[in-house]
Amino acid sequence: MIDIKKLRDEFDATAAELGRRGVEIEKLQKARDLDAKRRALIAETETLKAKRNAASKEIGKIAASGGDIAAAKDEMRKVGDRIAEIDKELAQVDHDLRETLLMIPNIPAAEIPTGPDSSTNKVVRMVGEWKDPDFKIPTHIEIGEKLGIFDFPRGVKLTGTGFPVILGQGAKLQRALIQYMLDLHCQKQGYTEMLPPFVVNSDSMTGTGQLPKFAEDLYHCQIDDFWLIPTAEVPVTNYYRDDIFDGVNLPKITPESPVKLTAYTPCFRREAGSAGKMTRGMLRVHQFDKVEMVNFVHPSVSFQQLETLVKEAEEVLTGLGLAFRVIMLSSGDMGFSAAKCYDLELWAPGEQQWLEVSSCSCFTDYQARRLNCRFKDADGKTKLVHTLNGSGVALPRLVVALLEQHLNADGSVTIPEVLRPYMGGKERLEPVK
RNA sequence: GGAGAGUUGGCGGAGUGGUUGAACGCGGCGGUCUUGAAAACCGUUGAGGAUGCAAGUCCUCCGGGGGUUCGAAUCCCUCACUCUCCGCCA
Repeated sequence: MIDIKKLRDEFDATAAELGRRGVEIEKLQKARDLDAKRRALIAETETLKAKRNAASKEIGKIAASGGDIAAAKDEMRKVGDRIAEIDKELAQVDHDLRETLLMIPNIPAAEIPTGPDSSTNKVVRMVGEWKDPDFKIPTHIEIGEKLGIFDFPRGVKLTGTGFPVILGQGAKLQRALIQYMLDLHCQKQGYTEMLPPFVVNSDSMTGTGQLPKFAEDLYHCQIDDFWLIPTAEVPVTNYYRDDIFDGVNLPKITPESPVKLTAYTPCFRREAGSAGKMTRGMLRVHQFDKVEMVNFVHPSVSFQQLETLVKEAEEVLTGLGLAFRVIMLSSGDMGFSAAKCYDLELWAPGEQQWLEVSSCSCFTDYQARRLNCRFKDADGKTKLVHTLNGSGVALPRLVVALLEQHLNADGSVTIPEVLRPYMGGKERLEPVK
């Protein structure tokens, strides 16, 4: 949620900034009007409550001394009825205001390009050089078939389309990648590892904004009202929902010391409405593995920390010797909660396309407001933290690009050196047929 | 799954329907003492909101929601969660 005070005090400037994301001004005016109405109702009901509190005390005293309290009770009953009326109206206004605010996206950072969709994204840098070899590179599906590491038909038998089975040295590669990434984040980048639940309740899904808007993209366990997580962001970020980083019971947050968590989890996505899009092989699946990084930071350093976060994700890819590019998303392509977002895209020479394997976002206080996640600042005041998250990174597309970029002429795939310790020293994935 | 007990401030733990935002203890913060520290002593110590330039004033919050009442942490209903015992199970 954005800060209602922005609409109250700096309406025109805020409307202009949100206009870059296509937010209609009517919606903002509605929020502003509801806020004004809300405050008027609060003033009215609180005045009456103060009156009632004082009168009730008086009645208590009179009753104790045996006086007559019937008339005073009658009058206060009327006041009570009036309070109930106003409170009912207030609850409705509160609800409407919240609904309206939830439909307003985060204010975009000044430096991001304005545009309607991905066509206006900006390539920030290219990392690693890709040279086509002197043999033709097939798609990951063919490479995987020769290596014997994917079984799509049996995944369909077990569950349905979009639930591939990964086998043998492919499964081991997957596990090695997870270990490599977690070790990199924890040993070199200052992260704490977490192994959270893969299933969460509705409060958690609401906290990070998957609910109520995107329910149809999620898998739901109806009996328990639990949800399968679409990303580790959900349990890891909600871990500190309704909490205050006070430096006593929870870590202290200063400009120099963020709280950084990383987690491996499977991710479950129904991908409703995406039928037919990029569904070949491993490119878009309903269950996949991912390592996620989440930062809780001091507001003064959040955008700076985003740059660090992107570098941390990049380090995963450079360590594997892969060529990729870094994209800054335009105002129209960013996620709802983000103020600024970078994507990392690996080049897949077999598919002849760029594959998004990481999305690193700065949410400023937008997500924290909804999560009610705060910290005690140096001045002793309790303030909202800023949150960031980034994939570090998503597995299936990483495997695709790795297979295609590291393919040799004989059909084998070279295992990057950093992974070999996790694979018993093995140097290549070898064809089995 | 069956039976019972419970849910109060960072933690432990009181609480009679009416100066209880909540005794007391611990912890935290500030101070006195000390060369320094500990101990001891003194003080202080929740969150959200409305209003105001500010100081302040006021409102709400004792698991969530609803009810009774002039007045609810305290009474009633309901939901959720936790614990203990039994059963089942990796």
